[in-house]
Amino acid sequence: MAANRRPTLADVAREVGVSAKTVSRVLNEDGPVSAQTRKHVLAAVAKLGFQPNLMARNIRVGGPDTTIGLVIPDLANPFFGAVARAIEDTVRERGLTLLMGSSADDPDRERALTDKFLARRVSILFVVPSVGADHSHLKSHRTAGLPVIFLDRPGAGLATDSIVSSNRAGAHDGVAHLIAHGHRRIGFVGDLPLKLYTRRERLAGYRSALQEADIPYDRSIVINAHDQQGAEAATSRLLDLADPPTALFAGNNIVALGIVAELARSKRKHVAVVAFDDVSLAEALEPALTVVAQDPEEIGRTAATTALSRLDGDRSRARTITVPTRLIVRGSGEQPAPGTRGA
Amino acid sequence: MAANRRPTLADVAREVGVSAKTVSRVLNEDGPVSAQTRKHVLAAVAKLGFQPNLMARNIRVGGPDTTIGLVIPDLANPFFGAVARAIEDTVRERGLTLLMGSSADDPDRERALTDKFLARRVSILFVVPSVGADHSHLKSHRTAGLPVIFLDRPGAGLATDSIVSSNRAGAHDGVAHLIAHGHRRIGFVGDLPLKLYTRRERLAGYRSALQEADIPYDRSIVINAHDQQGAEAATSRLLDLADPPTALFAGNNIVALGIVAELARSKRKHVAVVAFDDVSLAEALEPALTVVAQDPEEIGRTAATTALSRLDGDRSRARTITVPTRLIVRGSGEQPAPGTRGA
DNA sequence: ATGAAAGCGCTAACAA
DNA sequence: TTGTTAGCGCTTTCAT
Repeated sequence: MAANRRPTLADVAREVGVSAKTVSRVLNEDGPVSAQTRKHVLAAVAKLGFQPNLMARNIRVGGPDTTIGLVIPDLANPFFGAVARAIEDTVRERGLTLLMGSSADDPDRERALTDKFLARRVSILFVVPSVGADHSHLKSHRTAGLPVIFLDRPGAGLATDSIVSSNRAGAHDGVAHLIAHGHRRIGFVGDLPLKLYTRRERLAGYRSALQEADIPYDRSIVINAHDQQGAEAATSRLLDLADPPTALFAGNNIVALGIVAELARSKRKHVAVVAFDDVSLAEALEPALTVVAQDPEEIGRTAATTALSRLDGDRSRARTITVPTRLIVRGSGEQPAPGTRGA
Repeated sequence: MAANRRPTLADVAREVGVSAKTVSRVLNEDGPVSAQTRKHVLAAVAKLGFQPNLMARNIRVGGPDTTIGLVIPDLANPFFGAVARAIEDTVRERGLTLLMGSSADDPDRERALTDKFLARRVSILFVVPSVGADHSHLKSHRTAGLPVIFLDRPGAGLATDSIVSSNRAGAHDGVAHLIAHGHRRIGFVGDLPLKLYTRRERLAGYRSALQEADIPYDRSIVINAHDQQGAEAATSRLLDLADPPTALFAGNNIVALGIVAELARSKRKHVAVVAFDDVSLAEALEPALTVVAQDPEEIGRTAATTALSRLDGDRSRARTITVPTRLIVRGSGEQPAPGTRGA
């Protein structure tokens, strides 16, 4: 029951009566080893329950560790979960293991995580950059060959690869869809903070769609929320305005949940809605929720393949890869605007 | 631009003109250091951009690394995402970092992940055990002091702490709710594989509720699905039976999505539904979805605190902690059974 | 208050 | 085919 020291290479070597290096050779299929000793070594490994210390190995071999670091805002957000899964699936065949952490969109927490990951000599660093975070401290690592990839948003202070959704075009298309169905008073419920890249881009898309239709931009129906509860409250406030919007555009998946929940509770199903980012059960709602779907799998996959090609020596210029969004029309965008024939 | 060697403790020492040990002392707030040298060392650290190699440190210090290993079936499943976040939040203050991987419920992948984590000398191992996986290989690690915690399901071949939901009682309550509203023909759509612990427990709860109401168990309306599409198809098949169920019990969150989607598509809103595990937008559906909610945050938190107390020397017997579920009545369970006054 | 030497577990580079 | 030596970057131990 004692907390016995775990067996080392030397223990195995002693057990078999060979040198440590021979055991090492067997385990790593390094140099030549006779079938005999090989068998004995493996037997001893099994007997002692030896497991090589990967950290010790790594220290000696030098170079990056076979881990990748992944910093996302929230492990429980399905969008980032899907991105993470796609990354893992892509790097797994290279034997890389995921080191993960949630930043909660806090620059300090993000920095603490990246520092830890760097101290562990990760092979790749994937970061969803928090608003206000500066990444210039990663510059030396990048020039030293560490692939650094920004996900979902570009990072500040460092020129490196970024994988983002087509936020502006996607939002534009979603809002244009509402306009096409007769809406001229379209509320925008965005996420927070205001400086968040995705929020700004999506708001820009919203504005450009309005502009194309000669609809003036009205700040009083642009509102923000940080979580589902906030979005519910925001929705309620918007609809209680003297001149309420007849349609709403949701700036992200969490906001969409809030809007839909609030409309359902207050029985205001007549309000048209389009959401940025798909949510589960969207098609089961009444009306079914029309969304500008992101492609988290593609984002993760692209991020991973980009990083791996960097790891393989690709020194070309930093790229920003935009992963297309897709308007999925399900009905909620077609709730007729008052005084319209429903289109 | 060259891939320069990263600075080491020795580099910093040389820069300052002190010994490596002195630098080490400063960085770890170990022995006494004069304010002078301390300042110089920190300056040099900043100047060189030195970051201590955590692996080298760990190798020398011995003992477990400041990482925890977490094996879950699917990073993108919001239930496991929520569990993971709660674990991370709890262990973060101890300075522990998350090493994560998806097993896809495949015993081989699970084993590969745990082996990797063990080779990295994780401080704690959290595993959602796959069906068919044997965990006796973890025995020696556990007796050597490594906390091993099973999540969501008990593991096989190893007596250690498990944190599970009150699956049986929860399912019983959900089904009893349907029975209370007049249903006697209640379909069970469970997940796969059939041997999955949660499926068996929830099915047992279903059966006990039926039994209490003297409703015979009818295998023909117990059906299984692995993913949302499968659940949709299964639902369709159930409802196309000559004597279809008037109510459905969903065995997990994914199955619930399938059932709800299929009922919405086929316009069979009259079918009553209760789902095990909450899903987002449940309250926005029509009717709103009644669920037996799990508490993933509490599961994660409990798992983490249990593990930490083990780490702190708690050698008491292995416990199985059951986290209560909660029936959240929202309406879908009250769709009247035909020939009933709606209760 | 600081340093020198040894060593953590492993492998690179050489020898035999 | 196998072993020996040295050393990865750090900390421990013991000196000074």
